[in-house]
Amino acid sequence: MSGVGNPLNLPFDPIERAHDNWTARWGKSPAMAAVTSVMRAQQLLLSQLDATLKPYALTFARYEALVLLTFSSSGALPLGKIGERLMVHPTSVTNTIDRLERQGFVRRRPNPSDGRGTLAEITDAGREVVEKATRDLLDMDFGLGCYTDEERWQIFTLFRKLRVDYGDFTAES
Amino acid sequence: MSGVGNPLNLPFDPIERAHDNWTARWGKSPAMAAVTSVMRAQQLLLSQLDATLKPYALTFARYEALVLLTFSSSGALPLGKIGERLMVHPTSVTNTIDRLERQGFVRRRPNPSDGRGTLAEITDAGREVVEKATRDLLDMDFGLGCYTDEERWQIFTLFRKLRVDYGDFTAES
DNA sequence: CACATGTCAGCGATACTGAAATAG
DNA sequence: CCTATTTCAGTACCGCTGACATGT
Repeated sequence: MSGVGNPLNLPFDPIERAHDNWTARWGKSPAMAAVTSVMRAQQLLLSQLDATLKPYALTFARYEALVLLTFSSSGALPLGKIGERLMVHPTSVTNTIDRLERQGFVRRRPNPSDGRGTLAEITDAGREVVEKATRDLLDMDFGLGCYTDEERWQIFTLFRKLRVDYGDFTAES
Repeated sequence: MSGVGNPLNLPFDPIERAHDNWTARWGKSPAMAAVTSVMRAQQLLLSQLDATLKPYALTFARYEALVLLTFSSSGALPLGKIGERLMVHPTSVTNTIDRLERQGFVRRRPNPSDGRGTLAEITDAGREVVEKATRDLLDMDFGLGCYTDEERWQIFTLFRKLRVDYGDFTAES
């Protein structure tokens, strides 16, 4: 009980309270309030997403990998490419694919065009589970049911700026 | 290399690309784009915050616990209270305080007003490290240097709505 | 008695470092 | 030779479950 996944129902906003104390000590810091909000929002969302995916024995990270594979015309991608697109560490990709392979949702194949490389290829079972899981995620609005579409775009746009600032990609368009 | 903490410098936005593919398959989903953005933003921010705190052998989670203790007039709080305020699981609090105690930043004391309970009390060393770490965090704007104060409040306000929706606290004011 | 507080063992997951094998 | 791809061993950290001791 009383963890990330459960409602706290405090009679006050703990982050606002923290920021009030903070202000009295070090001065107003919108950045501190904002960053704490992001941390909490991510916890709540991830916990909700993982709960939705639990019946399929998937985590959101593994789900994202499967989705990425369905986007590829051949249903297969080199592990390195997967890590790049999902922005995760190479060793984490190995781990993710290990689990998906054990679950029968992907299989490894040597990369025909690069002897060093390995392809992860989605299986029929993988395609099935993606379809079902996606339906469930869409049904719960990816945990963002309290927002309008406009607010959702606002979130995306706001953080696009951050991701550019951190060098995720070079803004051009 | 090529993990969360390092710039990717892709020639395109991987999240936007994913959303384009997504749209072609399941239809437009601002929620999907937004939630992915939140996940990535949190990763980038946490990685930057932890890097800033590394010289003090602190993580952001442990730093938050120390700050909370400095907010208390006696410099001490029951572990349960800490968990409530920081919104973390009781066993995680035990773990966090364990580490801080081993580092000499807090010490445990029996709660005089409740024989079952334990207080975590910040030490002088703990107070020192909080001051230094806070200065460093303020210097780097908690990783949100690319935003104006107005945008930072916008982030806070936007996610306040989410936290209310998930039952973190009852909105009244 | 039921309930609350905190600890402990253990598991699953992520992110990383450093080293190695293999191939371009 | 140098570099790229992937794997492996090991570490740190987080979040949880279930069980337990202790005290209200």
